[in-house]
Amino acid sequence: MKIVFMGTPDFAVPALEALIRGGHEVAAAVTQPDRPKGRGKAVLMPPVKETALQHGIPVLQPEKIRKDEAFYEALCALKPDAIVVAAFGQILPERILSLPRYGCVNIHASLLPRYRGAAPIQWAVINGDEVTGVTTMMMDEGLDTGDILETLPVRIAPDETGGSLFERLSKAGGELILSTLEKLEEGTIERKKQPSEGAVYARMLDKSMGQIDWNLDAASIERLVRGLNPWPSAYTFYEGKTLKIWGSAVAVPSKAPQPGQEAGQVTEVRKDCFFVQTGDGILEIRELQPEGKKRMDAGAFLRGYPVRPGLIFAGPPKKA
RNA sequence: CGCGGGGUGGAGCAGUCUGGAAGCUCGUCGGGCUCAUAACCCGAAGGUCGUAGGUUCAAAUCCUACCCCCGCAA
Repeated sequence: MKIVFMGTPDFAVPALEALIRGGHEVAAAVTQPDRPKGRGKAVLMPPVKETALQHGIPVLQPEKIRKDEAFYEALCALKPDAIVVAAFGQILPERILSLPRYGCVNIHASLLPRYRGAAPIQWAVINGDEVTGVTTMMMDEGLDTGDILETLPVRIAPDETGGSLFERLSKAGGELILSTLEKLEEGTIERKKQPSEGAVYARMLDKSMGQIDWNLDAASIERLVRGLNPWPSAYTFYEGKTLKIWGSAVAVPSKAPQPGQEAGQVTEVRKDCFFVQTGDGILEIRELQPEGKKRMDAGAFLRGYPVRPGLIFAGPPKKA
Protein backbone atom coordinates (compact mmCIF):
# COMPACT_ATOMS: atom_id res chain seq x y z
CA MET A 1 0.00 0.00 0.00
CA LYS A 2 1.09 3.55 -0.55
CA ILE A 3 1.23 5.15 2.83
CA VAL A 4 1.94 8.49 4.37
CA PHE A 5 3.19 8.11 7.94
CA MET A 6 2.62 10.71 10.62
CA GLY A 7 4.37 10.49 13.95
CA THR A 8 6.95 12.22 16.08
CA PRO A 9 8.51 10.59 19.15
CA ASP A 10 10.21 7.28 19.82
CA PHE A 11 6.90 5.55 20.24
CA ALA A 12 6.17 5.98 16.54
CA VAL A 13 9.50 4.67 15.28
CA PRO A 14 8.79 0.91 15.49
CA ALA A 15 5.55 1.48 13.60
CA LEU A 16 7.36 3.28 10.81
CA GLU A 17 9.97 0.56 10.68
CA ALA A 18 7.28 -2.09 10.59
CA LEU A 19 5.65 -0.44 7.57
CA ILE A 20 8.96 -0.36 5.76
CA ARG A 21 9.75 -3.95 6.68
CA GLY A 22 6.24 -4.98 5.71
CA GLY A 23 6.86 -3.92 2.16
CA HIS A 24 4.63 -0.88 2.10
CA GLU A 25 5.54 2.13 0.07
CA VAL A 26 6.03 4.90 2.59
CA ALA A 27 5.70 7.94 0.37
CA ALA A 28 6.45 10.45 3.08
CA ALA A 29 6.90 10.84 6.81
CA VAL A 30 5.19 13.78 8.43
CA THR A 31 6.55 14.91 11.75
CA GLN A 32 6.77 17.95 14.01
CA PRO A 33 9.29 20.64 13.13
CA ASP A 34 12.78 20.41 14.63
CA ARG A 35 12.83 22.18 17.95
CA PRO A 36 15.52 23.33 20.34
CA LYS A 37 15.85 20.59 22.89
CA GLY A 38 18.25 19.37 25.46
CA ARG A 39 20.66 21.28 27.62
CA GLY A 40 22.44 23.77 25.45
CA LYS A 41 19.94 24.80 22.85
CA ALA A 42 20.72 22.26 20.21
CA VAL A 43 18.03 21.83 17.59
CA LEU A 44 17.25 18.15 17.44
CA MET A 45 15.20 16.36 14.86
CA PRO A 46 12.31 14.17 16.04
CA PRO A 47 13.09 10.42 16.17
CA VAL A 48 10.71 9.72 13.32
CA LYS A 49 12.58 12.13 11.09
CA GLU A 50 15.88 10.45 11.84
CA THR A 51 14.45 7.05 11.00
CA ALA A 52 12.83 8.33 7.83
CA LEU A 53 16.03 9.92 6.62
CA GLN A 54 17.93 6.71 7.23
CA HIS A 55 15.55 4.97 4.89
CA GLY A 56 15.53 7.72 2.30
CA ILE A 57 11.92 8.64 2.96
CA PRO A 58 10.94 12.26 2.27
CA VAL A 59 10.11 14.20 5.43
CA LEU A 60 7.48 16.90 5.78
CA GLN A 61 7.32 19.10 8.87
CA PRO A 62 4.34 21.44 8.76
CA GLU A 63 4.23 23.88 11.67
CA LYS A 64 0.43 23.89 11.67
CA ILE A 65 -1.02 21.07 9.70
CA ARG A 66 -4.55 22.53 9.76
CA LYS A 67 -3.53 25.70 8.00
CA ASP A 68 -0.65 24.70 5.81
CA GLU A 69 -1.93 24.85 2.21
CA ALA A 70 1.36 23.89 0.64
CA PHE A 71 1.48 20.84 2.84
CA TYR A 72 -2.08 19.90 1.96
CA GLU A 73 -1.36 20.13 -1.72
CA ALA A 74 1.78 18.07 -1.35
CA LEU A 75 -0.21 15.46 0.52
CA CYS A 76 -2.88 15.34 -2.21
CA ALA A 77 -0.20 14.95 -4.83
CA LEU A 78 1.15 11.88 -3.07
CA LYS A 79 -2.24 10.18 -3.38
CA PRO A 80 -1.75 7.89 -0.37
CA ASP A 81 -3.95 4.84 0.01
CA ALA A 82 -3.86 5.31 3.74
CA ILE A 83 -2.38 7.61 6.34
CA VAL A 84 -0.97 5.93 9.42
CA VAL A 85 -0.74 8.11 12.49
CA ALA A 86 1.17 7.29 15.68
CA ALA A 87 1.72 9.91 18.36
CA PHE A 88 1.94 12.69 15.83
CA GLY A 89 1.10 15.55 18.13
CA GLN A 90 -1.25 17.57 15.96
CA ILE A 91 -4.98 17.25 15.27
CA LEU A 92 -5.81 16.40 11.67
CA PRO A 93 -8.47 18.46 9.88
CA GLU A 94 -11.41 16.75 8.23
CA ARG A 95 -10.14 17.32 4.70
CA ILE A 96 -7.05 15.27 5.47
CA LEU A 97 -8.99 12.58 7.31
CA SER A 98 -11.07 11.97 4.22
CA LEU A 99 -8.23 12.21 1.74
CA PRO A 100 -6.91 8.64 1.54
CA ARG A 101 -8.98 5.84 0.09
CA TYR A 102 -8.68 3.72 3.22
CA GLY A 103 -8.78 6.68 5.56
CA CYS A 104 -6.52 7.60 8.42
CA VAL A 105 -5.57 4.85 10.85
CA ASN A 106 -4.28 5.71 14.28
CA ILE A 107 -2.17 3.53 16.56
CA HIS A 108 -3.03 4.21 20.17
CA ALA A 109 -1.21 2.81 23.20
CA SER A 110 -4.15 1.57 25.21
CA LEU A 111 -7.21 -0.58 24.90
CA LEU A 112 -9.72 2.06 23.92
CA PRO A 113 -11.90 3.59 25.13
CA ARG A 114 -9.75 3.38 28.24
CA TYR A 115 -7.00 6.02 28.35
CA ARG A 116 -7.83 8.24 25.45
CA GLY A 117 -5.41 11.12 25.19
CA ALA A 118 -1.77 11.92 25.64
CA ALA A 119 -0.32 9.60 28.27
CA PRO A 120 -2.09 6.23 28.12
CA ILE A 121 0.98 4.17 28.89
CA GLN A 122 2.07 5.76 32.11
CA TRP A 123 -1.44 6.00 33.48
CA ALA A 124 -1.94 2.29 33.04
CA VAL A 125 1.08 1.71 35.29
CA ILE A 126 0.18 4.41 37.78
CA ASN A 127 -3.32 3.02 38.18
CA GLY A 128 -2.04 -0.48 38.67
CA ASP A 129 -3.83 -2.06 35.70
CA GLU A 130 -2.88 -5.64 34.97
CA VAL A 131 -3.52 -5.45 31.26
CA THR A 132 -3.30 -2.73 28.68
CA GLY A 133 -2.46 -2.90 25.01
CA VAL A 134 -2.54 -1.15 21.68
CA THR A 135 -5.49 -0.29 19.49
CA THR A 136 -5.74 0.60 15.83
CA MET A 137 -8.67 2.82 14.97
CA MET A 138 -10.16 4.86 12.18
CA MET A 139 -9.54 8.46 13.02
CA ASP A 140 -12.41 10.86 13.31
CA GLU A 141 -12.45 14.43 14.46
CA GLY A 142 -12.63 13.62 18.14
CA LEU A 143 -9.73 12.84 20.40
CA ASP A 144 -9.15 9.09 20.11
CA THR A 145 -12.86 8.48 19.61
CA GLY A 146 -12.86 6.75 16.20
CA ASP A 147 -14.04 3.23 15.41
CA ILE A 148 -11.84 0.44 16.70
CA LEU A 149 -10.25 -1.81 14.09
CA GLU A 150 -8.03 -4.17 16.03
CA THR A 151 -6.60 -4.53 19.51
CA LEU A 152 -3.58 -6.32 20.93
CA PRO A 153 -3.56 -6.80 24.70
CA VAL A 154 -0.30 -6.62 26.64
CA ARG A 155 0.17 -7.71 30.24
CA ILE A 156 1.69 -5.26 32.65
CA ALA A 157 4.46 -6.86 34.70
CA PRO A 158 4.63 -6.23 38.46
CA ASP A 159 7.89 -4.35 37.98
CA GLU A 160 6.84 -2.61 34.80
CA THR A 161 8.00 0.97 34.37
CA GLY A 162 6.56 3.59 32.10
CA GLY A 163 9.67 3.19 30.00
CA SER A 164 9.58 -0.58 29.67
CA LEU A 165 5.90 -0.59 28.84
CA PHE A 166 6.43 2.22 26.38
CA GLU A 167 8.94 0.07 24.57
CA ARG A 168 6.77 -3.02 24.51
CA LEU A 169 3.67 -1.19 23.38
CA SER A 170 5.49 0.63 20.63
CA LYS A 171 6.65 -2.70 19.24
CA ALA A 172 3.18 -4.14 19.61
CA GLY A 173 1.86 -1.15 17.71
CA GLY A 174 4.19 -1.94 14.85
CA GLU A 175 2.89 -5.49 14.65
CA LEU A 176 -0.72 -4.52 14.91
CA ILE A 177 -0.65 -1.87 12.21
CA LEU A 178 0.64 -4.37 9.67
CA SER A 179 -2.18 -6.74 10.45
CA THR A 180 -4.73 -3.94 10.33
CA LEU A 181 -3.55 -2.62 6.98
CA GLU A 182 -3.66 -6.07 5.50
CA LYS A 183 -7.24 -6.63 6.57
CA LEU A 184 -8.16 -3.14 5.49
CA GLU A 185 -6.92 -3.87 2.02
CA GLU A 186 -8.66 -7.24 1.89
CA GLY A 187 -11.84 -5.62 3.09
CA THR A 188 -12.13 -8.10 5.94
CA ILE A 189 -11.72 -5.61 8.72
CA GLU A 190 -14.50 -5.01 11.16
CA ARG A 191 -15.13 -1.54 12.49
CA LYS A 192 -16.44 -1.39 16.01
CA LYS A 193 -17.80 1.72 17.60
CA GLN A 194 -16.14 2.55 20.88
CA PRO A 195 -18.40 1.83 23.81
CA SER A 196 -19.08 4.94 25.84
CA GLU A 197 -18.76 2.76 28.90
CA GLY A 198 -15.26 2.75 30.32
CA ALA A 199 -14.02 5.82 28.50
CA VAL A 200 -11.20 7.33 30.51
CA TYR A 201 -9.08 10.27 29.60
CA ALA A 202 -5.34 9.96 30.27
CA ARG A 203 -4.23 13.45 31.14
CA MET A 204 -0.90 14.64 29.80
CA LEU A 205 1.97 14.09 32.19
CA ASP A 206 3.78 17.01 33.68
CA LYS A 207 6.63 17.49 36.07
CA SER A 208 4.53 18.57 39.01
CA MET A 209 2.62 15.31 39.31
CA GLY A 210 5.90 13.59 40.12
CA GLN A 211 6.17 15.20 43.53
CA ILE A 212 5.53 12.44 46.01
CA ASP A 213 2.75 12.96 48.50
CA TRP A 214 3.90 10.82 51.39
CA ASN A 215 0.41 10.84 52.84
CA LEU A 216 -0.73 8.49 50.10
CA ASP A 217 -0.46 4.77 50.66
CA ALA A 218 2.80 2.99 49.93
CA ALA A 219 1.38 0.99 47.02
CA SER A 220 0.19 4.09 45.21
CA ILE A 221 3.53 5.81 45.63
CA GLU A 222 5.34 2.73 44.38
CA ARG A 223 3.19 2.71 41.24
CA LEU A 224 3.76 6.40 40.71
CA VAL A 225 7.50 5.82 40.91
CA ARG A 226 7.28 3.11 38.26
CA GLY A 227 4.83 4.88 36.00
CA LEU A 228 6.81 8.09 35.87
CA ASN A 229 10.11 6.28 35.26
CA PRO A 230 11.97 7.44 33.21
CA TRP A 231 9.92 10.57 32.64
CA PRO A 232 8.97 12.88 34.24
CA SER A 233 10.07 10.91 37.34
CA ALA A 234 8.79 10.84 40.89
CA TYR A 235 10.67 12.96 43.38
CA THR A 236 10.78 14.39 46.83
CA PHE A 237 13.15 16.85 48.48
CA TYR A 238 16.34 16.40 50.48
CA GLU A 239 18.36 19.28 51.88
CA GLY A 240 16.34 21.67 49.78
CA LYS A 241 17.14 19.92 46.55
CA THR A 242 15.09 17.57 44.46
CA LEU A 243 15.68 13.90 45.03
CA LYS A 244 14.33 11.62 42.35
CA ILE A 245 13.11 8.21 43.38
CA TRP A 246 13.74 5.65 40.67
CA GLY A 247 13.08 2.39 42.41
CA SER A 248 11.02 1.43 45.44
CA ALA A 249 9.07 -1.43 46.90
CA VAL A 250 6.22 -1.76 49.33
CA ALA A 251 7.88 -3.06 52.49
CA VAL A 252 4.92 -3.15 54.82
CA PRO A 253 1.61 -3.07 52.98
CA SER A 254 -0.49 -1.47 55.64
CA LYS A 255 0.81 0.45 58.57
CA ALA A 256 -0.43 3.77 59.77
CA PRO A 257 2.23 6.12 61.11
CA GLN A 258 3.00 5.38 64.74
CA PRO A 259 2.84 8.13 67.34
CA GLY A 260 5.83 10.37 66.92
CA GLN A 261 6.26 9.29 63.36
CA GLU A 262 4.86 10.98 60.32
CA ALA A 263 4.44 10.42 56.62
CA GLY A 264 7.69 11.06 54.80
CA GLN A 265 9.82 10.14 57.78
CA VAL A 266 12.66 7.62 57.58
CA THR A 267 11.86 4.71 59.87
CA GLU A 268 14.87 2.49 59.36
CA VAL A 269 18.22 2.58 57.58
CA ARG A 270 19.92 -0.58 56.43
CA LYS A 271 23.08 -1.17 54.53
CA ASP A 272 21.58 -1.16 51.07
CA CYS A 273 18.25 0.57 51.45
CA PHE A 274 16.13 2.61 53.77
CA PHE A 275 12.47 2.80 54.68
CA VAL A 276 10.05 5.68 54.63
CA GLN A 277 6.73 5.90 56.42
CA THR A 278 3.78 6.78 54.19
CA GLY A 279 0.18 7.60 54.98
CA ASP A 280 -0.49 3.88 54.87
CA GLY A 281 2.31 1.37 54.72
CA ILE A 282 6.07 1.66 54.57
CA LEU A 283 8.03 2.16 51.39
CA GLU A 284 11.49 0.76 50.79
CA ILE A 285 13.70 3.08 48.74
CA ARG A 286 16.04 1.21 46.41
CA GLU A 287 17.28 3.56 43.72
CA LEU A 288 17.42 7.32 43.61
CA GLN A 289 19.16 10.38 42.24
CA PRO A 290 20.10 13.60 44.00
CA GLU A 291 19.88 16.78 41.97
CA GLY A 292 22.95 17.21 39.79
CA LYS A 293 24.07 13.62 40.32
CA LYS A 294 23.66 10.37 38.53
CA ARG A 295 21.18 7.69 39.43
CA MET A 296 22.50 5.42 42.14
CA ASP A 297 21.25 2.56 44.23
CA ALA A 298 20.23 3.32 47.77
CA GLY A 299 23.39 1.70 49.16
CA ALA A 300 25.61 4.14 47.31
CA PHE A 301 23.46 7.03 48.42
CA LEU A 302 23.72 5.99 52.04
CA ARG A 303 27.52 5.82 51.86
CA GLY A 304 27.82 9.48 51.07
CA TYR A 305 24.73 11.09 52.57
CA PRO A 306 23.94 11.02 56.27
CA VAL A 307 20.46 9.53 56.21
CA ARG A 308 19.25 8.60 59.69
CA PRO A 309 15.96 7.37 61.07
CA GLY A 310 13.80 10.37 61.86
CA LEU A 311 14.80 12.34 58.78
CA ILE A 312 11.74 13.74 57.07
CA PHE A 313 11.36 14.16 53.35
CA ALA A 314 9.23 17.22 53.00
CA GLY A 315 8.03 19.65 50.39
CA PRO A 316 10.02 21.97 48.18
CA PRO A 317 12.44 24.45 49.72
CA LYS A 318 10.74 27.54 51.02
CA LYS A 319 11.69 30.62 49.15
CA ALA A 320 13.15 33.26 51.35
C1' C B 1 25.75 32.39 23.91
C1' G B 2 19.12 29.85 28.30
C1' C B 3 19.97 28.84 34.27
C1' G B 4 22.58 25.72 37.69
C1' G B 5 25.26 21.39 40.20
C1' G B 6 29.40 18.08 39.54
C1' G B 7 34.08 15.24 37.79
C1' U B 8 39.12 13.19 44.39
C1' G B 9 41.65 4.79 45.10
C1' G B 10 36.24 -0.03 42.80
C1' A B 11 31.24 2.90 44.95
C1' G B 12 29.14 7.29 47.39
C1' C B 13 31.03 11.64 49.66
C1' A B 14 34.54 15.45 52.56
C1' G B 15 38.67 18.53 51.61
C1' U B 16 38.82 23.84 47.35
C1' C B 17 36.63 30.06 50.12
C1' U B 18 41.55 30.93 54.18
C1' G B 19 47.70 26.91 48.75
C1' G B 20 51.93 23.48 52.44
C1' A B 21 52.03 15.45 54.05
C1' A B 22 45.24 12.10 50.27
C1' G B 23 40.51 12.02 54.47
C1' C B 24 35.36 9.61 55.69
C1' U B 25 31.71 5.65 55.11
C1' C B 26 31.76 1.19 52.35
C1' G B 27 33.85 -2.44 48.98
C1' U B 28 38.22 -5.68 47.85
C1' C B 29 42.38 -8.88 49.70
C1' G B 30 44.90 -11.29 54.05
C1' G B 31 44.50 -12.69 59.22
C1' G B 32 41.59 -13.26 63.84
C1' C B 33 36.99 -14.24 66.64
C1' U B 34 32.59 -17.44 66.06
C1' C B 35 28.51 -23.32 65.46
C1' A B 36 28.00 -19.46 61.93
C1' U B 37 27.48 -14.58 59.61
C1' A B 38 25.88 -9.67 55.50
C1' A B 39 28.18 -8.99 62.69
C1' C B 40 32.79 -7.79 65.35
C1' C B 41 38.47 -7.14 65.82
C1' C B 42 43.48 -6.56 63.42
C1' G B 43 46.26 -5.59 59.00
C1' A B 44 47.08 -4.59 53.64
C1' A B 45 46.61 -3.26 48.68
C1' G B 46 44.64 0.47 45.62
C1' G B 47 44.48 7.57 43.71
C1' U B 48 48.17 11.00 36.94
C1' C B 49 42.67 14.67 42.72
C1' G B 50 38.59 15.09 34.39
C1' U B 51 42.53 17.09 30.46
C1' A B 52 46.20 20.81 28.92
C1' G B 53 48.79 25.03 30.17
C1' G B 54 49.91 29.13 33.73
C1' U B 55 51.14 31.55 38.75
C1' U B 56 54.14 29.87 43.08
C1' C B 57 59.61 27.63 46.93
C1' A B 58 54.98 24.66 47.04
C1' A B 59 48.55 23.57 43.61
C1' A B 60 43.03 18.78 44.68
C1' U B 61 43.04 24.00 46.40
C1' C B 62 44.50 30.24 42.71
C1' C B 63 44.24 31.75 36.98
C1' U B 64 43.13 30.30 31.63
C1' A B 65 41.24 27.00 27.88
C1' C B 66 39.00 22.48 26.76
C1' C B 67 36.46 17.50 27.55
C1' C B 68 32.73 14.62 30.06
C1' C B 69 28.33 13.69 33.54
C1' C B 70 23.84 15.52 35.71
C1' G B 71 19.45 18.76 37.48
C1' C B 72 16.16 22.87 35.76
C1' A B 73 14.08 25.21 31.67
C1' A B 74 12.31 24.29 26.60
